Amino acid sequence: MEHRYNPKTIEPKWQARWAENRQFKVTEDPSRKKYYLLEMFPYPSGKIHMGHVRNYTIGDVVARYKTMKGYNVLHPMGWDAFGMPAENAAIANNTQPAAWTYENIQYMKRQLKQLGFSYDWDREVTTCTPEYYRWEQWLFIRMFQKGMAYRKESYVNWCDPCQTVLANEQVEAGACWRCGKPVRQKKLSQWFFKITDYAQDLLDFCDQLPGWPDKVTTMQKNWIGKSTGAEIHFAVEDSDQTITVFTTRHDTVLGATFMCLAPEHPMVEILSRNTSQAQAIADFQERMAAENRSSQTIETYEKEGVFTGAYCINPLTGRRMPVYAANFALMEYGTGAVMSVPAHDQRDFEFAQKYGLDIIVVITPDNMALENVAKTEAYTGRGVMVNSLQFDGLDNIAAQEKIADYLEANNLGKRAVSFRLRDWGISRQRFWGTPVPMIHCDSCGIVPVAEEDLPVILPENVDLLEGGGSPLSKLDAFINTTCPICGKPARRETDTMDTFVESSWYFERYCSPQCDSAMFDKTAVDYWMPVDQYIGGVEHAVLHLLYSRYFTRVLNDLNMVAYKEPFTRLLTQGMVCKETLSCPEHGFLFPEEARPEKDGYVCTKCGAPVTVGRVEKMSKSKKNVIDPNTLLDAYGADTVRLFCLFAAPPERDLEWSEQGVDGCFRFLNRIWRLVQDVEMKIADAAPFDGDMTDLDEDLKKLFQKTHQTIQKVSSDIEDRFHFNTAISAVMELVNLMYTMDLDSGHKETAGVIRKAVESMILLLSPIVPHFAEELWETLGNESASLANTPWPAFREDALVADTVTMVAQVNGKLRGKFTVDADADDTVAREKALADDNVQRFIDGKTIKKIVVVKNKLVNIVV
RNA sequence: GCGAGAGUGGCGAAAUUGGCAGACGCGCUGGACUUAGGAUCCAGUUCCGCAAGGAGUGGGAGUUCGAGUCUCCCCUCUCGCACCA
Repeated sequence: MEHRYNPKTIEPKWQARWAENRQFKVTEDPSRKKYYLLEMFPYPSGKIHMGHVRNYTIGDVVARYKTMKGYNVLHPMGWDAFGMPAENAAIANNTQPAAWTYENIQYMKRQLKQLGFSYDWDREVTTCTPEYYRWEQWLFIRMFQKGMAYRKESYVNWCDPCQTVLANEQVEAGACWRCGKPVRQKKLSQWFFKITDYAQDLLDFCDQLPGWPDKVTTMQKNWIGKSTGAEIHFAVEDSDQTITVFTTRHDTVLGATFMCLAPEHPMVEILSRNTSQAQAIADFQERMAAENRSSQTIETYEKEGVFTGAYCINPLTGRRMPVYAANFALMEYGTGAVMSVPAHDQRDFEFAQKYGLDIIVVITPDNMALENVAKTEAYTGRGVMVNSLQFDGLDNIAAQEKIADYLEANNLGKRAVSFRLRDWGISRQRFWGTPVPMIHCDSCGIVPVAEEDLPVILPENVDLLEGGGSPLSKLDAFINTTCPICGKPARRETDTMDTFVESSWYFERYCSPQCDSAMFDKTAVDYWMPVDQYIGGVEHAVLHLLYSRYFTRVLNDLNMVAYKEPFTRLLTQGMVCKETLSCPEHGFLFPEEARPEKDGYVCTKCGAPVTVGRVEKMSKSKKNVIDPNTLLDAYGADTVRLFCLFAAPPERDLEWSEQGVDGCFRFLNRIWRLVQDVEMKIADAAPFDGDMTDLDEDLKKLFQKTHQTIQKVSSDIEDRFHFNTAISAVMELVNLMYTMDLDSGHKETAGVIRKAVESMILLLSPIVPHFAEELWETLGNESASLANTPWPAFREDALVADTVTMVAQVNGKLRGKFTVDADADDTVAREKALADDNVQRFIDGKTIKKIVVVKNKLVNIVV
């Protein structure tokens, strides 16, 4: 045994041995119980950051634990390798996205290996390889054939200087993140996946995911956003046109006095054509199109609209209702048309006041005179129907049903639901993505690439466009092809797919990553899927996790998989944070730019006092990033892993603390010295597992503590993923051994100590695997690896102490403590409590009303 | 505005079913060992108080023999969605 704990020699040694023994390779084995543990795979951005380290450490502990518990554990890793940063980096560095990506993968893979994660690297999946994306193209064609993938015109975020579409995430405060110029809405023909077909199913199953945090299912429910109401048809005056609205408040339809259409609603142009309003409407539409509506906040955004020149008729009252184009009507929700009831909707109220439109009250709350309703703001609560013809006097909720019946009976509308969820627009005018496998033929239309011609290979070594637009549309060699149906010259689709498509099925690919005859091997998927435990950041709560649930339903409908939900349990880990330092003159500072002085820090550049800011997520711009490389260099992987788990429970944010890391390193050193001290003594002993009555008091205490620790650590990992308390339990065991006399002459001393030390090592082995392997070897245990050494079991009889300390309370306040035999009779406990001097002082001279005894816990005397 | 989560020492946190609040770690204080200590070991460390004792889990009420934990009201912070008709 080396004198000092030196991770620099230990860690490479064990990493090499694991690789040599193919320690973490797994195969399907129907005779064994499987466990699929998955962590969200990284984008190969350059190097691993602390968020990855935390995520993958949590996963690795569970994977190693489950393996020791006897499960056949699938624990894979791969690369979400398509995406815009590769293009940007390639342009900036005059290289190719592929070269940049593969270099990053190589580097990051080395980092992951340095951290000792137990991945089966034979199952590595890289999404930018043709072997991967060909199956995505194959599925796209299937979906196209089934009507699940389609093309339509829609509005997208468009940046003129960059000549490209931007994802919502790439629009910052209404401006392009690359050039800073404003983004506008542009109508483009785009590919969509029909996720809305599954809106109801995705919503229903939110309540059938007990292994998911409520937070995530709630966010998904809100995102899907189901509203129940009615569709109502409004005839346009002097025309055969009708306008259909969706409303959740059809009880208020008799109070509708005007109509608002989204500026881009197709009826707006039709209605205003050849009227005196035509020019005003055209100007308004143009202004709205140029405006970035998503960046507006409610406080600053004033409602405005323009009269179209047309009227429609309220189907229940026959009232003429002016039709407006209005900025607060959204084309993407409902039907893009709003029946405006100013008395009972605040937006409509404000709009009516601004433009002098009629306000008719149709619901009055109890105890309020009609003339006082909707004076200064809309009344949106419950009440009794008024001004509503045959519905007068009804409760408004009851009226909702009556009115819906009436609409349906007279063909004026029907009950309807509306979802907020919209179809998934997957087209990207970007180069570094999976090509959409479609062909545009002048004679046959838009047709899929023939299956035998897949994959449609993304060309290599292209000249990327400085502006960022897709070079594919300029590449004749890529574009020009022949129609698979008629054989005439045709053009390839140049859009690529959103990178979220790749991440929607990678977990199935891991089951049979080399399969070249299908997306995946059915037997392998049947064995491994669904994922038993998924771990990743909460930032994917809606996007990736919703898309993956959707994709699984698609595969299920295509009879490719037997399940509907891909992830049985989900853990969303918190962020890794650190305090920021800032100087009034120079802004955020790196730690080395702040010099400690008597009253805190000063800026090394200007000498001004430095403000220690809030603890925030690590980010380059805030200069509070810790590079895992420097930590690995200073402490080694095991200390970093230990700290990530010890500092906070996994779902909470982790505050980085240099001193905390030091503490973890000290703890490992403390164990190292302990093992060093007892090594010779216990070298020849077998772990004690005999009769406890033979042991003297100290040894018995150690033996019991050992088994209690095994129980505590097991349940903390198994039931709760509370690694922080698991670690503290082992610390307590170590502390006990430090404060005990380990040299007692008892014949079982060596055996009991060996049991304690071995348990300690085994319990820590998923957390600090290199460290544990080294100590295990030191103790002379023969084993290829601790990873397939069974997890220690605890002995029930060793958990319970012979005596317990009970508490004596008077009126619920602690007044004394006493010791009784475990499970002592209530009367014994009561007598002991009453005998306590201090208890006597407090009950002296008072009448005892009641005595409550809780076995093995306390006696409460009420006076 | 709607939805979700959180609030406990100087700090990170613990308390699994209503039962000794603050385990474990960091920091700090004192001691030992040392040429030395930013190593190691031992002891102490919620606050007020010399003490007996008292107070104490964001604030206020309630249920209970007993509340960090359950109920109601309020405050603060974080995250998500946000003109959703």
